[in-house]
Amino acid sequence: MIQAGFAPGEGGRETKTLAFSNTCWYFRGVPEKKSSAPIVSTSALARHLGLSRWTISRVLNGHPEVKPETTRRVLAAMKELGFVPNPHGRALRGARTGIVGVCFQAIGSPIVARKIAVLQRVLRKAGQRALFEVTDGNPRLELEVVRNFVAMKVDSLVLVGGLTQENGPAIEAMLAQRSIPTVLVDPMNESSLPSVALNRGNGIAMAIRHLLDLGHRRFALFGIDERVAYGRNRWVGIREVAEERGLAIDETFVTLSEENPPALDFGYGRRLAERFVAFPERPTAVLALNDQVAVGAMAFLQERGIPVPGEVSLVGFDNLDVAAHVNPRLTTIDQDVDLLMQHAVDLLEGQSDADAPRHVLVEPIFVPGRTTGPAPA
Amino acid sequence: MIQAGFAPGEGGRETKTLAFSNTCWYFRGVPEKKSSAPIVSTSALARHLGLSRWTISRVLNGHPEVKPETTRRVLAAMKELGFVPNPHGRALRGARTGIVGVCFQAIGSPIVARKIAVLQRVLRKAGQRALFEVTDGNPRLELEVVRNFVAMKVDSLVLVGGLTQENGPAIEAMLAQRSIPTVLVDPMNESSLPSVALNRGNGIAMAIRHLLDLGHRRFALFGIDERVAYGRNRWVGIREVAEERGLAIDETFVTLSEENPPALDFGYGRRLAERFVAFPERPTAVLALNDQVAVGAMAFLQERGIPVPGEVSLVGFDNLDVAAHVNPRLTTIDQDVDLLMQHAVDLLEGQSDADAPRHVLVEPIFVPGRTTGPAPA
DNA sequence: CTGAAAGCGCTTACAG
DNA sequence: CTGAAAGCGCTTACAG
Repeated sequence: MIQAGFAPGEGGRETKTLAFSNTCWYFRGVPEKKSSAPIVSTSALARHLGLSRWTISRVLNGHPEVKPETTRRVLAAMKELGFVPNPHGRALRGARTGIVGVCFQAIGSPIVARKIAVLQRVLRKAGQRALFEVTDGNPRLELEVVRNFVAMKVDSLVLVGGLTQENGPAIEAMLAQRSIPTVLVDPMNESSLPSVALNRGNGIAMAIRHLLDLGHRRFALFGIDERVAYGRNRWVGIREVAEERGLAIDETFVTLSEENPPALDFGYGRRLAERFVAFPERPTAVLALNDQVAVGAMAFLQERGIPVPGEVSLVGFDNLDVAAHVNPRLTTIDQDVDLLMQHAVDLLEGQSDADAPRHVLVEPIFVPGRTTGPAPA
Repeated sequence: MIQAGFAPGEGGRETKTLAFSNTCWYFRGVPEKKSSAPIVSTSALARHLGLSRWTISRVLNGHPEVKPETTRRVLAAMKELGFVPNPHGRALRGARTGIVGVCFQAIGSPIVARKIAVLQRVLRKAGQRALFEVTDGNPRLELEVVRNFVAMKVDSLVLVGGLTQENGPAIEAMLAQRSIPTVLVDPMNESSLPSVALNRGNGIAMAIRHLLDLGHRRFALFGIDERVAYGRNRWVGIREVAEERGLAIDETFVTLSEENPPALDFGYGRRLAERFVAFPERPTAVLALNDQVAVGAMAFLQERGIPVPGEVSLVGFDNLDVAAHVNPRLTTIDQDVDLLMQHAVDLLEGQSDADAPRHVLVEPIFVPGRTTGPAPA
């Protein structure tokens, strides 16, 4: 049974040829299949299997009309040969790229490292890959990064720390126009884009209630400043507790912070603690911006012979690994990064539903340690 | 002056049209330029500027034959409109993608976070973007990740932690066949691929010499085990010092480690310290696999009332932030991640030179702290 | 169920 | 210096 047909020839060009059966093709001038060259295109794979490249594409895209046996053969060959279709070809033709653009305002702190690790894992589970960028809060760079993501046809965008005030509206408009699903994680500025954030206000409120119950009446806030990112939202919680318990803000809370600290790290905690110990009427409890500030402060207090929690109770934030391994173990507030990032990805996926929630608040978890105790008499 | 010409029409199709000048084109049936639609292709930009899309492409690729004035106009328009050429189109046509595939064996430890941050910065300086993946040491996943990178036509590959033994030869062959520049950072297994690694042997040798000079004669190794990644290479240094100073390995060094520790973290250090304090004839100095193990161990020793460095001297590895902020400040060894990653990127770029070095060893930096002191009498 | 056209946005090599 | 063809690898919509 000899039948005329078409089959992709060398170099991806279709060439007329003769076929002697449905599964075996012979090519003009090509005596044997050259199986040595790696298979890098659907055409080559089709040639290898004696199919047309369109059939390969159908299998790739899960079209229902392919014969089950053909689908099986194609998938088996892909697996055996390790063939991965060229994503640029797919993207150009409108297919999803499978890439999520992830943009961090800053990187380097351990909690950000945890966010990266968790997000990477959650995205892979969702069959996506993450392209990470960092802007260091530079608006020019931020705009460039987002434009690159857009040009790259990312499936969606995760903006950790949100957008800078300068670019916010422009970038929102750009993303809306191209309908790229976007989610802000812990945004520092207001935005109409979907967002997921930690309820830091509730976190610090839990800590303050815990300390009030232990008899503390005056609190020092280390680095928790309304001018600082993630300080503002904590003040919401502080005001709430104050109202709830009838506390006068000015008499109850003392803020210690620097205008532009080089980093929100151990050293910052030490420096604030140094100012703190010089206070004439020292508060009996310290709430720190994060665990590093708390641990740095504790190291300084201990060096000065001020017992924690004997004289000063101390609460961190983030529940870093280090919190459980300083002495005494730090009382802190867990970010629940897993839940945060899972919500972020869920928001991306649900972004087509009109009734899907657009702003999610994740509740932090209070982690009692041994740095908080009864207020000294 | 009326002249006939061609200009790209709507939808990227060329259509014949009449032009009334060199800079202003009028389109059949399109009374005015529609400047509202965003410019997403070289064709659209060309139309916007009254040029042909090939001229745009030439400017993009820095071809010398474009009139300087034209180049200026195109670049100005690109900047003004925020136009970024579609990287998929470029990649498909063989241009570099500007993407470097970065693959980590594991993620989550602070030192890896530092590597990510530094690599990201170094790559951006080199005009590249990093696509991060994590394999968790799973060979199947590793193969998939590398195949995806290859399919994606990454410009080069950075494999942090190297390749698993299972995939090594196969992946090396695949990368060689497609000539994708690749560098291994701190590889755990031997490989012929270019690599850059920290000279951990020298690091621990420096620490041992420092302790020998302080009078210590017996050393406990916490987690530094030849079976563990980054344990093997340290033993090279240990043997070197032993030879140099005429020490008997068996009498001088005691290894404490677990078969499969869940993590190389503070908790691991605590557990090893617990075994250590039960030793009948305890060594006077401890060398830990990393700073977390050291800090965890120190916390345990201090809880048990064993003074550091009074009774036990302690040396970490990595010089994490935490090392400088525990009490007393930890003696440790800095990884010099900046230099490591700079060398990695240099290796990628120099990979065409036949006489460029293929394996670079970065020297660690000894950071004396206050956890090492004279051996107790 | 399968074949083949059209075309995504781009670059290179060839004309003029 | 600039125009236009060819084609990278793919997918969709249209034929058969």
